[in-house]
Amino acid sequence: MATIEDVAKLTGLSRTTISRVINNHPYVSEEKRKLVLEAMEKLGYVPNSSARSLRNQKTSILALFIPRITNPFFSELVEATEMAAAEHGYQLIICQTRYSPEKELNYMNLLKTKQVDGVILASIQNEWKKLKPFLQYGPIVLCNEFDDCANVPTVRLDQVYGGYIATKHLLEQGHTKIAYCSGGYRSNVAKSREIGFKKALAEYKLTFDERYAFRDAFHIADGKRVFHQMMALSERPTAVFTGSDEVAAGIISEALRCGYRIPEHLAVVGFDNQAITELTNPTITTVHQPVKQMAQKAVDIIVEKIQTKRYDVQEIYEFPLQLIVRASTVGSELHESEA
Amino acid sequence: MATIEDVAKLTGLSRTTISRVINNHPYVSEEKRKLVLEAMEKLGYVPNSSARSLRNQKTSILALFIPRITNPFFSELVEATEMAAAEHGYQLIICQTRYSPEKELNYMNLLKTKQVDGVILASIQNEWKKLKPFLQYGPIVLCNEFDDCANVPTVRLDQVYGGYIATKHLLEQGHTKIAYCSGGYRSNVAKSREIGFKKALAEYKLTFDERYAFRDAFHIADGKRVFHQMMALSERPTAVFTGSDEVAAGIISEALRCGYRIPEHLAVVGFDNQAITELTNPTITTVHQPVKQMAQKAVDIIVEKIQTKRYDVQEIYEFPLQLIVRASTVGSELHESEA
DNA sequence: TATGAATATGAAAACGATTTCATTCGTTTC
DNA sequence: GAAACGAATGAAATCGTTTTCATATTCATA
Repeated sequence: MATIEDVAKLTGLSRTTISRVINNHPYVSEEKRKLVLEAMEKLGYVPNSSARSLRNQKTSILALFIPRITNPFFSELVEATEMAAAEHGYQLIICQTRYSPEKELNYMNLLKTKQVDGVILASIQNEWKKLKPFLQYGPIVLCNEFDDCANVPTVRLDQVYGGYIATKHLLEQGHTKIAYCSGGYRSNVAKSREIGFKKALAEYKLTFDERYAFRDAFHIADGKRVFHQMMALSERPTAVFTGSDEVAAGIISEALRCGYRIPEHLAVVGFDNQAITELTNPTITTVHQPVKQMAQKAVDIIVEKIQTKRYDVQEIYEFPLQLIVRASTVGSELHESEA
Repeated sequence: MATIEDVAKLTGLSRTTISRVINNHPYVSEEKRKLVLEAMEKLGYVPNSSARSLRNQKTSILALFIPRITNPFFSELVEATEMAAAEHGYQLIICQTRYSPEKELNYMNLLKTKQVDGVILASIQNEWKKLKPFLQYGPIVLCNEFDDCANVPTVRLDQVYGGYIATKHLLEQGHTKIAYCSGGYRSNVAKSREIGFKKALAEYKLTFDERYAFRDAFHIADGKRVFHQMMALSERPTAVFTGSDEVAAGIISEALRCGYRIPEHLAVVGFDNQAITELTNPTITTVHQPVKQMAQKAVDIIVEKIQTKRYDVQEIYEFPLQLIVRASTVGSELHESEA
């Protein structure tokens, strides 16, 4: 493996000059520059990243924390984050916490050991006070998930509004018995949606019914389970708000399998606007989240923080959500395929 | 930021001894070991990764190449790879080639610049002769995708068999006009499936009809498009083999929307056994791929190659595929939900 | 009681880059 | 014609580890 020293020897120049050529520094004569470039080509020389990282105190790597990547919402987030990072010349390390606080803390050491220049948290498994100490080692940016105590840049979506518009839509369809279904007790995203949910209910003079609340639904299978739990209630809900399209799809699938009709027997609204919402029959009413924009912003911010080295600034960037009405909540005029 | 030197000074010992404690080397007295550990704790010392990488010529990072992560097949692959890598103490960098040969070559420089210890290719966008030169810098392992010319370890699935069993299943249902639908001209995975497809046809004395071939279908939208292309043919196929559940779902969704019945008017078989196969109505017959096992094996292999430093060995590990019959290809006895 | 291990420690040389600080030329400028 | 300046180059320090030697001590063994 050729080193800078080899190039220096071959050209009869010093390492300094070679380095100047590599980094496009001024004060190198055109003659020597060419000489160096030729020698580098000839030797197949390429600078060693570890050496550069050590000397420059910079790895050009970011870490992205997510619970699990197979959740399509997070897949999309990873996709957008990787592309944005690449544009800034950064690589992306994936850290799947799998909802484990220990794993999360463990991955945090990437920042402490300087293996990455910054961390983007798209999920939070620990109390902020446990994460805060890592701020002294590098920037942390919250993306999607958030924490009011956290004194760091936060890029997020207006989840209260999201919960509100989805619920209001159900109320407008005349529903009064609306179940609430979400994933994650710890998540502030889920908590915010619940606030929006309650706000919409309140506007219609309705109160939140704890028996209608299911806060442990993440997957398709959870949706199926929740459907049965709902149907087992003495007063069955006529509509359900869910925190993810996966769960919504699970509920719908199980309902249909059991001979129920959607939305006649049960109106369902999902969240995320994933691909499945247009594949199921009926298609799923959902809330669209501008994931790409959010990811890009998060990368922009963290790159800036890496440069300025000011990490403990609480800036909040909020993007809007949008209700997308499909067949799982409104009458059959959209059910062309149900013939 | 505390360095090893600081720990040395605080304890009055040499850097060597501190290093010995860090790396659990023998010949350190219990007394000094404790002293060092206390000092490290007190200073919040943690070894600097870049320095270690430089000195050890090892980054403990792997790169995984995929076309795009939002394809659920690749999400699952990434998930499993990340977890397997973590178990071996490696981090995972995601490289989305987005089907671009240039991007792929560019990411390959991670190996050349020693930013990663090894590369797992789950998709290939260049001819092998373009990738081969990188072998001198570190191990490359093929996972899922493969290339007969490539003299490197390959972990793959028996795609010929996959294409065969899926097609044979359609033939057994009495179909004779079967369309073929896949993604990727370059991909050997797709080519192998086509071979299996043709093999099954041949067993039934049928020949491959080029008019029934659609080799540019990746997404849901492609499935929808292909459906219309098929229906525009003078002799419409009665069944279709697809290379992914996404495409199958797109075809089914569009067919239903247009008033066709599945499988009566068109039987559809997917590939990958993704979650949607159980959500659509009808559910989708598909081919299950043991992604997790494949990913784990790939990581095991590359970790071994990193250690042994022998990269140009052609070993092939093949895992079996399994047909999963659902409602999109067989009669209505499974259509409980169509009531 | 000398001898050779085994144990315990440290000084200094790597690893491969970048940067600071000199130094040497020309070329202006007064 | 001396002083000042800009361009071009290099020697050596630096980033923070690990490893190779060398050395010193202890301990068992012949």
